[in-house]
Amino acid sequence: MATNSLFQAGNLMFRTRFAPSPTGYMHIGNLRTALYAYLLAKKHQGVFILRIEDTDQSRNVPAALAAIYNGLALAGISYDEGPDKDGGKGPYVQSQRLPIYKKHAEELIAKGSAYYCFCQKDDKPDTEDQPAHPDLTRDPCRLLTEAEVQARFAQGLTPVVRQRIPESGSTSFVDHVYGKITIDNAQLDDQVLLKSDGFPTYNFANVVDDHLMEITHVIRGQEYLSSTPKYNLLYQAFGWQIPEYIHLPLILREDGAKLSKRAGDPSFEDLVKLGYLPEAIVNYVALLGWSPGNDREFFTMQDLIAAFDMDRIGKSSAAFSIDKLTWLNGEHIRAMDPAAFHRAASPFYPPEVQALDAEKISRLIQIRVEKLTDIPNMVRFLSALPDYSAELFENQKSKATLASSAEVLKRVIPLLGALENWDNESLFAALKEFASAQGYKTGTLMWPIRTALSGLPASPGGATELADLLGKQETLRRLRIGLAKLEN
RNA sequence: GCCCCCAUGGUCUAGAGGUUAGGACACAGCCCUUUCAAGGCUAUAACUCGGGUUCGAGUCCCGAUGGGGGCACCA
Repeated sequence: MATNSLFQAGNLMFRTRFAPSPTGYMHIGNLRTALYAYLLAKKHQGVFILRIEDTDQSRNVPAALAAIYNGLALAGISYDEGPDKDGGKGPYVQSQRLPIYKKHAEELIAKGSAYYCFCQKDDKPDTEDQPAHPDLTRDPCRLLTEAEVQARFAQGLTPVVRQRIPESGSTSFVDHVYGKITIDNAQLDDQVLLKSDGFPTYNFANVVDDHLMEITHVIRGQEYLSSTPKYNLLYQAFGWQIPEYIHLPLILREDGAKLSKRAGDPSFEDLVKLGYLPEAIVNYVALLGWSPGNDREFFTMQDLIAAFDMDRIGKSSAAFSIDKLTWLNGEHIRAMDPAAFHRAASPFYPPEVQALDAEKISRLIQIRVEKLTDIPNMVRFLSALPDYSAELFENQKSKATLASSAEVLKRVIPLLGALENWDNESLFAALKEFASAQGYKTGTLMWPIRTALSGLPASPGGATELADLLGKQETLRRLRIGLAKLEN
């Protein structure tokens, strides 16, 4: 790779990565991280890499790898290098890189930047659930002599490898979104690099892999902001070039709580099942923490690649609003070409409705659908007339009363029964003409027809559109039912 | 407890010293209309607080408050 010459030319070859751990689903925060990493790479004609961080054996969910592939594919995010797409920097699965981490850990020990620690897990209090954390103290093993280390090995103890953090001083770095961050080394703990099972921790593997895979821009959540100095100390110990950092603000719930699957917040896949279009979710998520700098909100993936700019990522956390997603989803649905919408909508039509002209139905409902899952309820009345009460025929806005409705239905049934051309235009023309000839307001005439045909206070289409859809016979049947209700 | 980060309407945000503080979602009303949507228009609604700096501060500095994150052989 001519990476170095590109660096010299000031024409950085961007290489970004998405490094999920296989948990079984993609949550919204992960989706955004993947998206931004992808956008940044593509924006600069760079390379986007997928790396699997499966270093926690206890958490590894076997089928979860498929979930990652599916999630990315669904989102329209394709990677240039990954487990099943070799780019010469693999393997791209951390559990297959164990010898690499071991070798690098040993190099650090030799350099004095890491040490073996023989403390057993229960030598230290379990601090995981404790809200307050005591001041950290340096691990006693960091003072072990070579002879003491050998003695412990001889006893058969299996150590972990810890990073040796400098006693004093501070470490700074510049983050693309947060600016300059400085942390006192005294705040940094001698974190575990290699676990006793031989697996690396995230803290170690991410540094080694990002370097070896020549990642130029590290994009991750801001929860890593305060541990980044530890990583930089590692880069320095190895003598490696430190990558650019882009830490992303958190995504919260609207009530300010953290977004979590456990609390019932939907994952990316869940949202798709709820009837949201992947492209709408991607569009929405892109806007959570990033703004194009103008009023534009509707973006396709291609639009996003063109518009994305890491310097326009915000610092404050954003709340996930399902309402706004729903609106944006509607925008995407309306923007689809009718054939594409019909394809997306078809699976949501009940079989009985499929018997009707489903394409025509799709044309009618496209503008009214916010989520694909709205469809079944929206079209159910077409196959089965709901039981409704005669009061539905009363509508102030249309100036329709029970009496006017009964009169209209009585007169319109023979009129329509005699109509030859049964399509929306003919129906509308005939009814409109009848209305003006007989002195009815259009609404007064149409309301009872629409109501009788749908049995609903609102329907995805007006009187003649529904009549067209239902066909002459069913239309007349429903009109007679309506009239019967009114005459009782 | 220690450290780090953040702060514009209910929500997402624009704003890089001088603006009637702009847009979007949601909400309400009106128009359009073959019901509902969609679309158009209108309304309500924000710079957390306190000190500075400056002729002038949402914008810069300090402090407070509030919120979030980190301090695992998790990532």
